[in-house]
Amino acid sequence: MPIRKLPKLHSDFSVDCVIFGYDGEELKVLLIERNEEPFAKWMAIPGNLAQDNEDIDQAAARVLHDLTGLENVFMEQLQAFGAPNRHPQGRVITVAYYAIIKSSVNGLHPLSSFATKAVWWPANQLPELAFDHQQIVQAALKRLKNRIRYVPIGFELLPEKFSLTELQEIYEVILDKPIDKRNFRKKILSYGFLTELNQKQTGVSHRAARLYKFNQKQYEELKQNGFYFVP
Amino acid sequence: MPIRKLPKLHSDFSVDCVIFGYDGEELKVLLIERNEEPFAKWMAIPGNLAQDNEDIDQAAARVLHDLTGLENVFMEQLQAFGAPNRHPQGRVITVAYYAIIKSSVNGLHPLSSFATKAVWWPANQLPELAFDHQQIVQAALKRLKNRIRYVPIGFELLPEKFSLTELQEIYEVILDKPIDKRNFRKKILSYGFLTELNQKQTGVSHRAARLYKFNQKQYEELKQNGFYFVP
DNA sequence: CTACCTTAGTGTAATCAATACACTAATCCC
DNA sequence: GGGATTAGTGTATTGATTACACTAAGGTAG
Repeated sequence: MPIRKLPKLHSDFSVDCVIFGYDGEELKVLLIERNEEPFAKWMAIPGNLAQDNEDIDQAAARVLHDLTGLENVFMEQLQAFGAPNRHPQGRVITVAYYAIIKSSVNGLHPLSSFATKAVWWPANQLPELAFDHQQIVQAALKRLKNRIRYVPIGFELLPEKFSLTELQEIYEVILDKPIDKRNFRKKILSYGFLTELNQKQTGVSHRAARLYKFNQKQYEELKQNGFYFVP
Repeated sequence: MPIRKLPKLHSDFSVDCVIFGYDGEELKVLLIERNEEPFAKWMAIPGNLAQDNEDIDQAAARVLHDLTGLENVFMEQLQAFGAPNRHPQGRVITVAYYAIIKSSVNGLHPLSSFATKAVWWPANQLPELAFDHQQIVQAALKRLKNRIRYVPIGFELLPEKFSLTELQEIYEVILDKPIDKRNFRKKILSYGFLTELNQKQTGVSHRAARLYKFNQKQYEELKQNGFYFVP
């Protein structure tokens, strides 16, 4: 809200993105190594200055796309971070986002201009990070743990077709507690947005699990009511 | 996250604040009338450009203080709004906050430099607002409705001493649904952060209600566990 | 081809939380 | 003293959450 006469106004601000992935074992966060000052050689979450004509959400999507090549990814604004000393070169606020992407492993196309490489890192043993990124990642983790209880984002971490056990493992990893198998299945199936496929796992040396997929349309119809997952 | 060499960086951005109050009848929002272009004569939520050395949360607290004289108020960051055309003079992002203040009526010390007057307005029949402030207020309302179910912010709208009926009415107004009196009392008292006072309402022409106050310390001890209010 | 290993898949009873519901008690006013 | 108004209280029903253990299927190794 300007108090000046009518000059052109302008904000430089950055958009940073906490990208979550899952490798079947652990929750991961995608970090880059900076190759520029300040914080050259430090690990950081990917980000960039927003361009002038760009919506703030678009800027975040672009950061993600530049790094991963992905589009149409689950992404949500976390919050703005604006401690006056968070950037050594002066006042730069950042708007943090978090994203959840499938199959954390394949196809990392680094890189934005100031990163040398991108690495998946276990979310609960992060290295020191540049700027206030430690704080941002912690906030994103907290948000993720909360959101997963209301919003079906477990699926976003899995391939299109998945077994209920795989899905349950994600909830267990993110919520960091064991979940009863029968109760989990009962509840998640009762919502009616999982479509049972006539397919089974392949290549496993034991009984193969039935595969399911997430049905976005059914979910949209149901979500009016508001409901919980995993209690 | 800068891609330039090492110049001084700088962000202009505004902080806007949705201030909620309650007059015993309706939920209100504090609006100002702008006296400067752009949007001169329009109603808007109070806000200002952040100063360079100021924490973002402090900037929001300052906006509130300048307008109301209040300090130590419940306040929370809502989110950043950054559509490229949200400000006619160019790119200005804003970080929106919402605040909840007691006794909506007394002691409005307007004003910041660009406002002529400040007015309480019913939250569910707002006038047209400047910039994207309509959208910001709607987001704040949504957040408030959600937060009040987890966090004891009903008290913030009431004087220090209040009756359970007064408290219940706030929940009814904000959640926009009737609540059963017995169930409400049972639940809210079961949390144990309300202290029963040896005082009653005065000046009412019927049975006087017992007064309670919110006990911050007891709440702090309890809130580890996480719990709900009004379901 | 049999035994074994591993994971998939399934139901019920017990507990806890949420809801629905109606009368008596206190105070003021006339 | 009677009427009006709001405060204050308990119980039974329902629905949701939890705890819990065995059989089924498929693959592998002998």
